[in-house]
Amino acid sequence: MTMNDQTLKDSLTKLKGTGVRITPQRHAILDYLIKSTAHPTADDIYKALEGKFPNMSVATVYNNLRVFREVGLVKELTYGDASSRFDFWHKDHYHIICTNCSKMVDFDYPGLDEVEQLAKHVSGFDVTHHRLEVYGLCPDCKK
Amino acid sequence: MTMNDQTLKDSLTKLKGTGVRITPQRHAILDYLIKSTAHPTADDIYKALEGKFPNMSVATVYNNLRVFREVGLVKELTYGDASSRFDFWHKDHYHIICTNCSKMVDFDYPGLDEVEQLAKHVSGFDVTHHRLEVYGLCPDCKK
DNA sequence: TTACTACATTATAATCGTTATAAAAAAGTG
DNA sequence: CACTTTTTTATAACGATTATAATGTAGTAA
Repeated sequence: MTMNDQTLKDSLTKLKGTGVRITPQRHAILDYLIKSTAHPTADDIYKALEGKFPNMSVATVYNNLRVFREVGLVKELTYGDASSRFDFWHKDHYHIICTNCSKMVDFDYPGLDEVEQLAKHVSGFDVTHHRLEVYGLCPDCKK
Repeated sequence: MTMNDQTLKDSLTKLKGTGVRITPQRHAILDYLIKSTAHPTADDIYKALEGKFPNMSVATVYNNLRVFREVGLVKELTYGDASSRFDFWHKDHYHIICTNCSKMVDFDYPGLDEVEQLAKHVSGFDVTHHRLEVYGLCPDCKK
């Protein structure tokens, strides 16, 4: 069993545990998200699966992405462009994004706890999480 | 002359310098953005100015926000919710955002240069800037 | 001041991502 | 297998943003 298979199995177990039914569509969307490294939009997912599910509705994709997000399996990314992108929540990491072609590369960075502490102190908020992205020109677009 | 007046004057000079004509609408939108601390949406701005410009089109607001963004006077903020928010670029700062009521508080934090360096090293990108937000529950919503 | 020209504004329609609705289908349980 | 509840589908609605074409105006130079 590959690592991705294991991740899928764990995810399905987690879903069942929260009372979410496992449909073939959900299975396929999750599988696609786990394997993807491309930060797909809802439409990307819809198109990728229309071979296997010719009758699937876009609404199904959106509904399930929302379910996955609520359960914490998937992260929704909103950048400047029109549509949201969805990442399977493999583990916390950051993105660097090309301002010309939108290519994304993942990178890790040890926690920005200090920033969260400062923000908490300044604002009086109960801090839960943060979001960070770095922007620039990718090697291809430099030319 | 107040600080805001000076900022407005400087902004108009900057616009003229790039060949952008100063119309009453542009003047008013800039003025509103400079004074605002509320991170308004395009519609907020439209509504706020309809008293002064009963015939102004939403398209004018959007067009000019794009112009201001391209010139570097205004920053566009895209969060999960439906519409973008626009900030006059007073100086770089970060936001902490309430996940319940969307209230925003500004805070400063000395540069995250180290993060940019790491991202550059990992990805080979030419880094230009980054974006960071902190999320949590504001004092009012804790109750 | 006037006249000119390029750029801006307006009004409107179109577009596109996303969500709501209601009927039909299927998952899970006993 | 039958039942109940959730899910899917198909479609329409929605809301933010952009495109279009006609009209108006800022800036400029005579």
